[in-house]
Amino acid sequence: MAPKGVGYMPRLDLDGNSGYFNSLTDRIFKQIENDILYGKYQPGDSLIETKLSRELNVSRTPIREALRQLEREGLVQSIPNKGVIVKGISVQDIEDIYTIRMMIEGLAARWAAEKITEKEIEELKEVVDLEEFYTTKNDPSHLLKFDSRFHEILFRASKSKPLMHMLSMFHHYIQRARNISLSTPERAQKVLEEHKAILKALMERDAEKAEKLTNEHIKNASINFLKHKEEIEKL
Amino acid sequence: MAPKGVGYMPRLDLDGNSGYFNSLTDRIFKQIENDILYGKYQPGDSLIETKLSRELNVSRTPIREALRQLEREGLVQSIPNKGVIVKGISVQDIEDIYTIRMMIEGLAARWAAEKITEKEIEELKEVVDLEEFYTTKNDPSHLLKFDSRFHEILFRASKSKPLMHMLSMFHHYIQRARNISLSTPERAQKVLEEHKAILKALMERDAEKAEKLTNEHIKNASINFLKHKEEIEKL
DNA sequence: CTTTGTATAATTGTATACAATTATACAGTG
DNA sequence: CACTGTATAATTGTATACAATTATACAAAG
Repeated sequence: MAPKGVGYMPRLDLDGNSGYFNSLTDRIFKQIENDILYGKYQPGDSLIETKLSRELNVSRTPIREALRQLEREGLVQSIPNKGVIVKGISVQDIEDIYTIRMMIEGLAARWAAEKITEKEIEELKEVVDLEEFYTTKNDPSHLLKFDSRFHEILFRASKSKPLMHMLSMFHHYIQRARNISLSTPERAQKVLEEHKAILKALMERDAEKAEKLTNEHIKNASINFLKHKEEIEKL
Repeated sequence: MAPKGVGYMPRLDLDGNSGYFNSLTDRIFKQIENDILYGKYQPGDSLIETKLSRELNVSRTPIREALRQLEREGLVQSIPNKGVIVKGISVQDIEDIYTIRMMIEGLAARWAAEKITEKEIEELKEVVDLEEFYTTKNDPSHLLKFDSRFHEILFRASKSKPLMHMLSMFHHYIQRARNISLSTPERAQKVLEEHKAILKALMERDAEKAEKLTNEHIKNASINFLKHKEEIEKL
């Protein structure tokens, strides 16, 4: 089932670089977002268009468009005629997001169990296989990617645009914290088992069980986060 | 308490036009968003930059920036090199949003009860007074505005950026449905009473009660929405 | 009649120019 | 020394120019 051999390079979507960079604006957006999420730009920093323009070797137009998008996401704040300052995601924000997810993500699993397609189940199976592979290989960065993908597919399977939109955003925002969690082999192993159980419930179309298992999954993730909170606070 | 007299024009924030149009991009964004929310642009329509540019008498730059923002909100979808098409908010989306709000908005009220400031309580009092005024005057469009403001203040009082962000967005998206609800005098009256009760709980810093009352408030709103669902589907 | 190729038009993507606004430095004044 | 006014620079806001891509119309071929 799981890919074998050391040199094997699994491919689901070109190297996991999902969302090939379509336009410059898109690439710039992801770049700056990442730099905010991983602390290159700290809260309070001001982002100057011409400077970013020089650094990233593009004109101001795509920079501005990216900044407007980041503003909508709440990652930066734009003050008219003055500039944009970084807001970022605080540790408190992450804690809040876990609390919200505990109340909502089970609903996504419930709806997914009712509406998931065969194709989506196949996608999930493949992702879980890859998670197994990278768990044994102890590779947190790939794990993070496929953990993201697992939840993305789940959200998509719920067939609810608002739910999907909101949960994707939240999940994406807390990736720094998730990265740290998945770096602990025990937690990584636990995540894998929980995903397997959720997948099983989805395959059986057992909405009740899928909801319950997912709620527990998020609860465990939340507990794990609280354990590592100080560690994250240092960044 | 409540403003008296027929000609009285209450002012909390210049005519309720909250968020004076800062930049062109901002104005254009709100304009197009509104036109999508109220059905001028229907799902599937394609938005052409030059056309919008002519219609709104601005250059393409602010149009593009606004469209990129709308894309982030999920209200439009942009296909690289082809253009943007309207997605909009479907009746199913609205129903989902009510379901999500039923699970989350109580949390906002709970946190608000714990963290609300005196200033915010004063703001809420004033808003409730105005709601009372416009309820007796039977003025749905003003009611919608102050209903929005009531919830916005509540979200803000929770002191949670993610919660606030998400609930504001949702609340904003379903305004067409809320507008119809508030046009029914009985529902308008009920909303007023529920807001008063929530405000009272907040003033008493009774988190438990605030949460419970808010959950009931959303539940009632949801029930009311489902009653008017067909009516909204026609638009 | 359908299909395919190609020129033309329409549209989006990116860069740049200019205007408006805000920040900074510094001299003069009390 | 603090404060204020003003010139200059830095930065953002908007419009436009040009390039790249995609859609459309229409003729030629099968």
